Amino acid sequence: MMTLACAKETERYSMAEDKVLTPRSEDFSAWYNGVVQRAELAGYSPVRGCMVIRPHGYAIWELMQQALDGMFKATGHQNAYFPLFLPQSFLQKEAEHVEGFAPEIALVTHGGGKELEEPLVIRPTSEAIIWPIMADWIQSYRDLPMLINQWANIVRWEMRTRPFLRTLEFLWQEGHTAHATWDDAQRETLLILGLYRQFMEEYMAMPPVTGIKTEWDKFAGADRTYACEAMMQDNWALQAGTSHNLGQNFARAFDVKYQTEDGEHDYVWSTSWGVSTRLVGGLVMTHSDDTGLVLPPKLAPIQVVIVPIWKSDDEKTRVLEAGARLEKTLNGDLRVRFDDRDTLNPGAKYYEWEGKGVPIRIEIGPKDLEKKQVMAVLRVSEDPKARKTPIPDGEVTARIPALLDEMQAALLESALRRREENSYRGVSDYDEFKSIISGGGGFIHTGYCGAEECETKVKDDTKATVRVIPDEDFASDEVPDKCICGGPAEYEVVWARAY
RNA sequence: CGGGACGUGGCGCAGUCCGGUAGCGCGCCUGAAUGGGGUUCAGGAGGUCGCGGGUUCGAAUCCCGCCGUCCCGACCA
Repeated sequence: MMTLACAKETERYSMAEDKVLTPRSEDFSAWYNGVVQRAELAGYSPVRGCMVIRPHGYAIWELMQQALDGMFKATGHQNAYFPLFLPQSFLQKEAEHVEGFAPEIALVTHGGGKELEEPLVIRPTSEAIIWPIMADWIQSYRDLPMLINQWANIVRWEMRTRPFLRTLEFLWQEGHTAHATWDDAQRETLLILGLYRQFMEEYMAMPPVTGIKTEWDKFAGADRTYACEAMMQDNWALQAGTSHNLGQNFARAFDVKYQTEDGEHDYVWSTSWGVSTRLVGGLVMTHSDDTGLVLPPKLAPIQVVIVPIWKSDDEKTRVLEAGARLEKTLNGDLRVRFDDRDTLNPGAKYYEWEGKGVPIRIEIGPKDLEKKQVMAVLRVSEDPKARKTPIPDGEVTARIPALLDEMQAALLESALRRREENSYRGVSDYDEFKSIISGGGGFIHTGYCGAEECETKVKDDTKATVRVIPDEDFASDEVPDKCICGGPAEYEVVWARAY
């Protein structure tokens, strides 16, 4: 029974709730949704499972695109654009491919008011439309390697969806390359995996573990799938990028042949690889806190916000002038916003920009003008006392970029530390494994027998799955000779609960 | 597709049991003061109550049907 007093308490509580995010420690999922909303990254749409990427969220994606696109171009790739629709029969040419994607296909059956002779599949990935076309472009070994990338939207009909992490439609880039030898294709696959890792570390400050997927977890139609697995703040893994060596599977299915140096004909060796707007979700879950979004400076659409403070009209004039001048000074090298709105008081602005993840706020008030300084406030800082630092006017142009660099490095550092603190190596006892998973989880390195049924059982018991067979950089010095199922271990794997 | 909840101004909800002038908070607009961490006061705009049918003098409210969304499961970048 609820008394009147209780009802009032509840009411007051929920009003306060409006302004406070659900704490990360209390409900990670609710916290995540809150951060996305508060930062105005995305919103829901009238269509189930689809989302609207709002300007601030899209600006982050654009910064990611710029960095990645530069890396692809620097390694010889060219952008192109292939159609959204592919004939249903094309998808069916590669047996594993069609089987893998069948459950999540969206099909267009009508166009122009008439039923189509052959239904069109909305691309869930573009191999099936790209290879018939690239086949025409490739005649001789002189055309190889052919290195193509496209930025596009794709559709996969998912049952459960979450903003950025899983939606029916999402944005990504997909690279498609053709090579003369298996070795070349393999080199390309690993080159891209390395670029992804570098991007995630240097730009996102989200250090992934890289490795190869098990046979049954590969991309549908690939010989080998490599992945970047990043650890989120709830210790769950996020598959953040994949790179596939497709062997000659698609070349055979789509008859992509070239003439070799000695006049023979052979199928090309191909690769495909992609990262998506899911990275934005990963960024949120890697760094953000109970105040809202935290962005690494390299991917912050606004790196510095200037907030003026005044009382009298005279102060207002002088402070606005100083703010505008500072904006102009910093604007060349940095992405700066001067918040001169006079409809909000400074405190309200602080909350707004912190919620949106702006790395540095510069406050300018009458006291600062007097002392010929500005007050720089960091969005996050290892040392709480160092959060607010006065900077003399003359040092601003040097100090602010330096502070941004320091913050970028500190974010990577703390993400790395968190990953190491929550990684467990040499685990061979299943009870120990289970207690790690139930006690907060993490990345668990174990020996593995190599049987799919073994993973299925562990998944049923604990929800954890094999993420990857770790690359050299992440492999343990010593691996137990026993799998957690008790059987003999064939190789090392990394387990985690995953998104 | 199974289990659960819910559709009422932009957002979050109350009102539905027991039919009788459509309400509250946030946000928004106007004005004044305020301004170094979510400011206050005063005034104001905004809703065919998801859709269709039925019962009734009268339906947000009762009945029937449909549609949609969210949460939990099986599937997944």
